[in-house]
Amino acid sequence: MSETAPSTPGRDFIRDMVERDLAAGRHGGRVVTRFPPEPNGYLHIGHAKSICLNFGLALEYGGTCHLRLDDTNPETEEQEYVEAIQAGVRWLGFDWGENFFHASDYFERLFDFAVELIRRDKAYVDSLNEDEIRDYRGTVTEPGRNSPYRDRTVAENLDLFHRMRAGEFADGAHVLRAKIDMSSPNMKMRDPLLYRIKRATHYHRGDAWCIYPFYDFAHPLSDAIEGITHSLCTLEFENNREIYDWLVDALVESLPFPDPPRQTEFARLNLTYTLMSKRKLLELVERRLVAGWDDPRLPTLAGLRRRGFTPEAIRDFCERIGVAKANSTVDVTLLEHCQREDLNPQVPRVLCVLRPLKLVIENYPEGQVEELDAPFYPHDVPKEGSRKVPFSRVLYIERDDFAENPPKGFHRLSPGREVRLRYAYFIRCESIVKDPATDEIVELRCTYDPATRGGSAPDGRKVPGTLHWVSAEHSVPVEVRLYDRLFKVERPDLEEGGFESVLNPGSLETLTASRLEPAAVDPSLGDRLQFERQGYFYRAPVDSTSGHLVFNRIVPLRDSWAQEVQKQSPAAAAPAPAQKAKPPKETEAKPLEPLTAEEQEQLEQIRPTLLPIVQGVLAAHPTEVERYRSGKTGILGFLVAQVMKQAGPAGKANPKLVNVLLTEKLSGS
RNA sequence: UGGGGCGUCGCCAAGUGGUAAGGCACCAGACUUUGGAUCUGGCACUCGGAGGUUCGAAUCCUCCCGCCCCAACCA
Repeated sequence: MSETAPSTPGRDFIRDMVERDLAAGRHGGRVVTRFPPEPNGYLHIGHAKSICLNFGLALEYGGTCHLRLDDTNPETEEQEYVEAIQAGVRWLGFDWGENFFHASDYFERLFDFAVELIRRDKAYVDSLNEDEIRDYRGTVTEPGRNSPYRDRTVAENLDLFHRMRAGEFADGAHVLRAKIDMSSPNMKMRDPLLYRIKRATHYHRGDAWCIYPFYDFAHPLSDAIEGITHSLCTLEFENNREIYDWLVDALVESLPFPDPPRQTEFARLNLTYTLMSKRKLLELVERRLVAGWDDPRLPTLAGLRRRGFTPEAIRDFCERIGVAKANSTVDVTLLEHCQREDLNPQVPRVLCVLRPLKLVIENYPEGQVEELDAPFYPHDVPKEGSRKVPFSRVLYIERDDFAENPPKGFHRLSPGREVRLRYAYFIRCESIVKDPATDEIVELRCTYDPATRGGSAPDGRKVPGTLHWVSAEHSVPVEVRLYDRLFKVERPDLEEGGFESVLNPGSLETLTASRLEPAAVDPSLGDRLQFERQGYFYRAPVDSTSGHLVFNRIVPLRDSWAQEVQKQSPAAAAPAPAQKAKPPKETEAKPLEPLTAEEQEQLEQIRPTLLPIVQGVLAAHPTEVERYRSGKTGILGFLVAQVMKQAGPAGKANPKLVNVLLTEKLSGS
C-alpha cells in the first residue's frame, strides 16, 4: 500500500466493536476480515468503501483481510470479472497476500457440513417445486406451512442428498433446506434453501458439481472455514444474520475455530448524480448507454481509474464519509473535493486552450519567437521546476475569455480592455474580426506592451484578469474529453420514468481542436496535469496513440465566476428561497422547583462548604460564566458538573442545591 | 401489515446523563500573475414529534410519525 494511505482512520461503531472484542480476548486476539464480491460484475466506489473498511481494519489491528470470491452461482459468474476485481483491489492499494480464496473451492467441505446438518435432523430434502415453495412460505403477515416432505427420515434425506450430488435428478427436482421454523416472523428463517440442483458449467469448477449452495449457507461457513472474526456486510443482510448465527452455532463443533465469526452490517454507499446498483450498471453497459464497464463517467473503479481519479483520493473519500447504519447518499462534490486536494499540491500546471480563438498581436514582429519562463507550480505549492513557453505574434486564447459585451463582473478580455497573458505580457484588444456570413468572431486584433514582459507592469498598473494562452505555431493539437455527471438529477434511481429519462446529454463533450503548450507533451511530467484555470487532466493511456494525445478531465477547478453567472441567469434566480421563518421557540427554562423548608435548611448548612467551591469554579471558568450571562444558559449544566466533581465522591452534594447556589451567584455579582 | 433496521444542519457524521465535534456544500471578506489554492469569519438556542423521569436529556422511559430491508431455486 502506498505511504499516502491514511494512518488515522476515523472512529466508528465497527472499530469500537473490534476493540471491545480484542479487549475481551475474543478470537484469541486475531482480527481477520474479508472482502467477498461475487464475480458477476465490476467493482464500483461502493465496493471501495467496503474494501477500505475491511482491509483498513486488518491493517489497523495487525490482522489480515482475505479476498474471497463468493462464486456460488455458476450462471452469472465469469473469469473476466474475477480479474477486474483483483485489478480493482490492487489499484486501490490493498494487498491480500496469500489470502485469495474461492467459496467454490470449499464445495466439498460445504457438502460435508450439509451432511452433518442432515444427520442432526437440522436439514431435509424438499421436493416441492419452486411455486409450491413460495406458496408454502406464507407472507409477511401470515405464517408459512410445513412442506409435506419435511418429516423425511435422516436416512432418506442422506440418500436423496447424495443422489442429488450424483446427478440422478433433474434441475429443480429437489432442494436441501434447513429445518428451522416455517412460522418464524423473520421470513428468512422459514426453512431457508441451502442447495439447489443446477447443471451449469462453473467458471472455476467446471462441471465438477451439479448442486450449488446458496449464499445463506455458503457465506457463513466460508467465513468459519477461513477463521474470519468479523464478517462485515451491508444493511440488506440484516435479516440474514439470524441464519448466519443459526448455522455457525449449529455446526460449532465441526468448525476449525472455537469462536464463530459474527456478522455486522453497515450502510452501503450511494452517491449523488450516479447509480450504484450492479444491476443498473449492467443495464447501462448492456444497452450501450455508456461505452463499457470502464466508461469514465461510471462510478466503477475501472471507470474512475480510466477517467484519471487516484486511489489516494478514493481512499481519502472512503475515510471521510464514515461508517454508520443510516441509509445515506453522499454528495459527489465531496469526492471531487478529495480528488482536487490530492492533486493540487503535486501536479504541474500547464497551459492548454480548450476552445481556441485566434489572437494576433499587431505590434509584435512577424517571425519573432520568445521563450518565456514559466514555473510549473504556483507560489503556494512548495515544489520546484519550470519550463519555457514560446510566445509569438499569433496566439490562441479561450473563447470564453473574450466577450464583445462583457457582463457585469467580467474580468477578462473585451474590446479596448487590457488583460495579462499568463507569464507573458499585457495585451489590449483593439478590434474584432468577424465572419461576414455568420457574424461569428473569428479573430481578435490586439497590441501588447513590451514593458510588461513576464506579466507585470513597471508602472505598477493593474489589470482585471489573467488569461491562459498558447502560441498558434508552437502549440500541439490534442483531444480533450470533458466528463460531467452522468445524470441531470441527484437521485436518478428515484426517477419515476426510469433513469434513462434523466441521463445528462452533456456528460461527455469531446473537444478535438484543443491546443497544448509544447513542453506539456513530455511524458516525464507525469500522467496528471493541471490545465491552468480549467481543471485536472489525465493523459489517457488507453485512448492516446503516439501521434494523437487524449486528455480526460478528471475534475474541473472550482469556478466562482461560473457560479456567479449561474446566479445571474434568470432561470437560476427563479426559485425564491422559501425562508423557513421558524418562530423563536419559547425556551424559557421552567423555574426551578422552590426549595422545601428542609432543603432550605440543608442549603444554609452546606453553604459554607459549597460556596468556596462554587466561587472557585466560577473563577476558573470566566468564559463560560460570560457565555451564561449572555444568554447561553445551557452552560449551567457544565458548571454544576464541575462543582459536583470537586464537592467530592458522587452523592455528597445535592445537585439541586448546587444549582440554586450557582444560579444565585451567577445572577448576582 | 409480522419481523428486522434507521431518523442529529442542504449532504455525510461525532456524541451514549453535564458547553451540539468535524468535513463537504453554501455565504461574506482578505490575499492572489490560476475567478485556483490559502486565510479569516458566518452557517443546529437544539437533535423526527409529543409527553415523562432528572438539578440537568440528542443521550433514560412511554406513545406517536417517517424512511429502508425481508415473501429469488440471486448475492
